[in-house]
Amino acid sequence: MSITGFEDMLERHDLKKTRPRLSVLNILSKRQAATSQPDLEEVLGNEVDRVTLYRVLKTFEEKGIIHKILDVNGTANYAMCGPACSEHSHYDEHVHFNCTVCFRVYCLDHLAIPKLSMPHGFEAGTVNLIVYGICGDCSKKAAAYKAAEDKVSS
Amino acid sequence: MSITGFEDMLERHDLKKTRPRLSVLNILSKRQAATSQPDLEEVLGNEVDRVTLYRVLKTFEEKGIIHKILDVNGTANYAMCGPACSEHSHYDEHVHFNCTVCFRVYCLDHLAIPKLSMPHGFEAGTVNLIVYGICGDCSKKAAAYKAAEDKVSS
DNA sequence: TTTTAAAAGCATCTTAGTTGCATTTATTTT
DNA sequence: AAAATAAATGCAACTAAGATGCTTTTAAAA
Ligand SMILES: [Mn+2]
Ligand SMILES: [Mn+2]
Ligand SMILES: [Zn+2]
Ligand SMILES: [Zn+2]
Repeated sequence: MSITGFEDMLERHDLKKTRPRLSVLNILSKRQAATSQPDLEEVLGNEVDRVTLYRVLKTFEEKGIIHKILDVNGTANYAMCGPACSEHSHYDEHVHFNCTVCFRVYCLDHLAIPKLSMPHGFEAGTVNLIVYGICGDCSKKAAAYKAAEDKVSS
Repeated sequence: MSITGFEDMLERHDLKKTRPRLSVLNILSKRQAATSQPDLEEVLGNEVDRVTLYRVLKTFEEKGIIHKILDVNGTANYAMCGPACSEHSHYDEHVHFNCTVCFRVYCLDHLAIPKLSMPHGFEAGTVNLIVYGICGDCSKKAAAYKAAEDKVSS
């Protein structure tokens, strides 16, 4: 998305067009995987204050611009929301995948969370479904490594 | 479970029978909901050192005696495992419920996690499915409160 | 251009979780 | 029963995510 695209997006949500916000949108929108808060902090360096980053992320989440995924360590990861999200409701009920090798968090946008029937008296709100395992990249690498190893030892 | 029961359990897992371990087993086994690390810390007071508690929990998890559930805040909660768990594999693939009012974490032991088909190349390991919402207790209380309110205003 | 509410920045704090090392203790061996 | 030992506890110090309060800056409106 273009800079003006992001500026429009901020305007639509009644948010001021500031450098920290535009930086965060730029980073998150060009990533296919979700990004952890510490990662964002590192990428931004001293360009943006730590606290400002937390506040930007919180605001974006509330406005339905990004959604938060807690990884296996309980750390917050963020990814852009789809077009269906708004201030009033998130529609991010897709499965997430957390690679235990590279720790990347993927949004499996096209894998919807199955319907579940709650026990009597329990009212379900949002559902968080995260699969831990080995991602495409990492299993490919592992396979390549194994092939090379086999060749050497033959 | 009786004290001797816990002692046998520790022995079966080649763990020494120590006070911190027995205390933790006592607390967790008599709770129906999972217990957070900070809760355990508070209940134990200065009876057990903070670090020891962390280590006991880690050991028990590795041995398949308890399992960990990350709540909405990313905090670790612990509950006893079923009889199928062992050092070599956990069978805790049931749904968890995290109440957004009282923050309790319930094991929905009888609600299995649905099978999911991963995208090509992704290898699924364990699956974490947590439903956020209002638990039976809290929705009952809310209903009672509303009924009382209606009576007054009539 | 002035005004102002919102946002950024900065210092400080809180708390979950970890690490290293010295001391204690449950269990084994003699 | 006493000694030996590996395992576990306790303590101090540290790390890192996240929050809070307050001041200064700035985007946008008047
Ligand atoms: Mn997602
Ligand atoms: Mn459970
Ligand atoms: Zn990976
Ligand atoms: Zn509740």
